Amino acid sequence: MREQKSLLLRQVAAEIEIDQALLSKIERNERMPTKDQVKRFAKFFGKDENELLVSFFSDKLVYEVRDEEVALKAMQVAEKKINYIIKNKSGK
Amino acid sequence: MREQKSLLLRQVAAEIEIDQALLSKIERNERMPTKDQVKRFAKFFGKDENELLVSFFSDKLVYEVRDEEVALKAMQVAEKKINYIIKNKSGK
DNA sequence: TATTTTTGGACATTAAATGTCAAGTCAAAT
DNA sequence: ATTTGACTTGACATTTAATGTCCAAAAATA
Repeated sequence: MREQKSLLLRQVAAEIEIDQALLSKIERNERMPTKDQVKRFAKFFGKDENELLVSFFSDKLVYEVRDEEVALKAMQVAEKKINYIIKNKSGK
Repeated sequence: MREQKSLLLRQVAAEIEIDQALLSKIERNERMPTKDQVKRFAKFFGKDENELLVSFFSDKLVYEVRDEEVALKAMQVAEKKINYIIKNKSGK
């Protein structure tokens, strides 16, 4: 998104209010941004916030089980659990 | 599983080699066990290790996005990503 | 080659999780 | 009623992992 608009790390980093080295790392997946930073990226680049948040959280989820044998199975079960929670909303 | 076998916290805790207060908390979902502890539980109670690990990791995954609006969507996307990774195995 | 941009790596800081201890509650037994 | 044993609670310590910073090195550009 940054290169699309031909912006410098320096410029974006200033807007988002993070260190430019950190931004560089985030871009190359060496660091994860915080949820808050993702929101600021969305706003700054005029992207849909929820869309970026889905990317962000799905990455986090993958990361959590990335090298587990049971990764896929766990993910499927987790999805069922989420569905269950949503269905009986008001639950913790 | 512990009550099934009428064992005391004290006894199981000793076997698994964790503090009995910690075991009490794990049983009531106040603390998450570590992956290693889950393995020891499986062994001690004669349960299938992978089965318990799936429970464990799926709980962790749910926990990660538990109160996010985009939880379900993120989970679905994460599942796709995992599938993709598995398909092109050997890749990180 | 000089200047600017980006990256790499060590370190600092912060945050979150696990683990421990001692005191507290509760039930059963005497 | 008091004691005993099992379990729970809460405050705190410890550990682990993540984010954030600084500065020097590398890469790109003028």
